[in-house]
Amino acid sequence: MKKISKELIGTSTIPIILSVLSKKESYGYEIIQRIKELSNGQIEWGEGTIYPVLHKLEKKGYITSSWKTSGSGRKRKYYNINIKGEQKLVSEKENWTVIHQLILKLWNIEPNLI
Amino acid sequence: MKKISKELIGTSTIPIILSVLSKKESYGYEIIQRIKELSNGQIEWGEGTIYPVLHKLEKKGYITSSWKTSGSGRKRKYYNINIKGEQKLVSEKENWTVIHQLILKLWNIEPNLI
DNA sequence: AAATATACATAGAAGTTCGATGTATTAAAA
DNA sequence: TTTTAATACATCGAACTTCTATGTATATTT
Repeated sequence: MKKISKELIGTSTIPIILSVLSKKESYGYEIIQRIKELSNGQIEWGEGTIYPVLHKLEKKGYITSSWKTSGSGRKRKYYNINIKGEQKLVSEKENWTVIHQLILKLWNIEPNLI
Repeated sequence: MKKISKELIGTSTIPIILSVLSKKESYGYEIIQRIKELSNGQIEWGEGTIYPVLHKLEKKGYITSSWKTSGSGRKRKYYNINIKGEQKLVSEKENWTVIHQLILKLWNIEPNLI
């Protein structure tokens, strides 16, 4: 029986970022916009929140980065998820599910257990 | 459009603890056991994790505590959720749902949006 | 020309979590 | 019976995370 450590218990940022990147490569600023859009404006990450996380994920070898210049001439640092990152995402999904199932039990199902 | 702050984004501990207490009063050690049991042994909080959180919740006025002695003579510090705590739980549930909906979108639904 | 949006980065402050350690009592096992 | 395990609380320091603020720079819009 695996123990879930703080690596995921505390944070939803890592599975969210890895999930975004597993669909398509992206860059920090765009990820912030996408999260805001997909949450109907309810989740607004600051830039100071996401950049350190991206750096950490790269340092740990889950994603890679490369500078690209857009047609308009603006420089962007694109991130790509790699195999290790995909594996990490799988385990993060499992962990999230464990926590969510627990929360569902506490909210609705099996009230008679308590 | 409310912005979700780190008060919940980071942690599942607070909604989980408040949810447990909203069913029945309990004490630190028992909460740890219950979480472990309800998650089929997958979530194991340490005592050093939960006691500071309980103290914080009490200090912020969401729960109250009282010492009781069990039949066996063992002393326990029971915690009860109050009205402010129940209100807090409601907003925590809303926040959790926002994040979970986002995650569901990233995993299954609406892949064509990306 | 000025203001806004895009796009990166980091530093410091504040908060959180974990593992270790400590105390004490009760129950179970050797 | 003595020792071990379980129960039950608490706190400390280390490590990590997140937020706000600040800084730089370019492109677009007003």
